[in-house]
Amino acid sequence: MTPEQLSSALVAALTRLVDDGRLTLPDGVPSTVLVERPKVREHGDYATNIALQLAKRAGVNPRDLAQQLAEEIVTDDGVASAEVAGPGFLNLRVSAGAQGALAGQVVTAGDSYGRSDVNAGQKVNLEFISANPTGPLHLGHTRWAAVGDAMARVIEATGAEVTREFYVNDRGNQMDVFGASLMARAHGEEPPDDGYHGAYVADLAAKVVAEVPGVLDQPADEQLVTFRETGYRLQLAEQQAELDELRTHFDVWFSERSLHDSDSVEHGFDRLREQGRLFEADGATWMRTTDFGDDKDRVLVRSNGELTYFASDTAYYVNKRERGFDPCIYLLGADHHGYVGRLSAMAACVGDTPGEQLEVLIGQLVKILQDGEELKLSKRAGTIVSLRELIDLIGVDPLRYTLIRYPVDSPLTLDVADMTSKSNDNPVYYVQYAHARLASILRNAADLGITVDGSYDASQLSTEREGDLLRALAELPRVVARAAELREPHRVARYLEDTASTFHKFYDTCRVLPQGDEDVTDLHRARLVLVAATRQVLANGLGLLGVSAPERM
RNA sequence: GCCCCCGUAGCUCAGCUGGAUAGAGCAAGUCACUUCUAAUGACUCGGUCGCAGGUUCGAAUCCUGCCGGGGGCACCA
Repeated sequence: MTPEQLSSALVAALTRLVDDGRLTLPDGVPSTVLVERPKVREHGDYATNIALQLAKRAGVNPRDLAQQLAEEIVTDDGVASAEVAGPGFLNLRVSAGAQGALAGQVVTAGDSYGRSDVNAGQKVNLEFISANPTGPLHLGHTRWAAVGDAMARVIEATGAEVTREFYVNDRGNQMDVFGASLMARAHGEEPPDDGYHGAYVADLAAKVVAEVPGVLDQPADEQLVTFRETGYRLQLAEQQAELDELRTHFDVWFSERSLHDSDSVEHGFDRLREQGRLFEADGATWMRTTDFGDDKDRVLVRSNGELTYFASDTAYYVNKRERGFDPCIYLLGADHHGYVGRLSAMAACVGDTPGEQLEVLIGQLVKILQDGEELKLSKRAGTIVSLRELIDLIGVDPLRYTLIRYPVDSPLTLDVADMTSKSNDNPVYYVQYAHARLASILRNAADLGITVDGSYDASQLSTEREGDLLRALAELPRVVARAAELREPHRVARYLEDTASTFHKFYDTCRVLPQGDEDVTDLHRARLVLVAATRQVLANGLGLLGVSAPERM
């Protein structure tokens, strides 16, 4: 009996009470009843506070209502006991057989266990990183790469179709500055003051020279273009290769230039004009974002005729919407927080509802320490911690996992020593180790000729540790659904850590396979199914984070 | 000045859309491997949930004010 089934059973019980006239609910019976796992064991396998919530509306004492519900719910075969506690909680115990059945269900469901179709039909656009193609990706980008990709996987697991999109800012003044910086380095000169000064610039310049042998003999204006364009192509390719290595794969790399090569910008303006949000003033063209709470109106076309970045952004959003996406999610760093107000207002200006078609998630910044010193990440100053270095220093699995396991709205301080440590102060190995342990048991079982099949006796799984583990496995579907709904993939990681811990405790007290020349009993078989189910849950969860589930460690 | 995020054990952080006695890992100390992976488990120590009010059966969680830290407020990208 899963929490979902228990919840349905409670709804059914309430419905019976109402139908029989034993209970009056003016607003009707709620469609779902929240069932939670109590922290204290004495409070049962599951508990619900539904009586406390309904008592006022029903005009009865919460404990009396809980008592009525208790008497009704125990008639269900899967419920072993129900008792009223405290101000009106209902503490429930599930029968071993009903609970143990889950293990077989998980094994049968396999890779699909934990997935659902609650968001089926939804077309989600998830934009993240969107770095300028003028330098290597750094630590900040790496956090969004890991979190964004995990978020995409989690949302996909609820049935939605998710497009991962990277917006390439390949237009504007910074591209020329980038070209000029490369060109200067190629000639052994210092880049301009406002240019790019990182050590990578000289390396990249050398690559351009290698790729285009005659470049240094080209006329200056032509040479600038060659450096800019070739440097752009090489730098973008490097970003793509590194993200690939981090297992973050984008479906669409969307070039800002392509918006301008097509009529997308004009098209966006048309939309604003239709909505009456465009106006001219001081020789510039503006969007009236103050109609929707922005603190000032925003310029789209400057008085010198140049388009602003925000003009591109607006066109891009309209483009996404016309490709059928709803919602469009933006994952931005805290340094872009000032952008949220105008993005939301922009969505309203083109006729959408901010918070529905457009969602902005702000992630806080990351700091990384090594030997107590902060690794700096200023691209322009040149001392950067790049994605490449992080992968080499920490490894893909620990890097991804560590960045994903914290909520994005909390600022983060990470220590290199912790992330590379191969002990249980490193949660990624704690979870992976549990998986490897489980895989090992399954290998040993196969050697003994014991197979996992559906005909086990579920009621054998009757001890406390087995019950704890079964209840942990039962949580995966709602953890995934909740993580998707709240856009918080870190919940999956935390869940895996809890579940791994619950498994280790089970392993400590419950022998799975027969020892020596012992006969194979129903208990052995049942526990083996539980082991197979646990392995499946950890593997599915790690898969949602894009972290590997090793068979051996 | 205005806006956003954060403030929980010595450290790094959870806290399940308001629930019962606030948790985990690390750090400090103790114990358990002839037995399926000890990268594990058991136990001890450790707290005015920044401060003050408010909302209610009930607040770390919601509201207001204050204090402290981070970030942001361009006809830049």
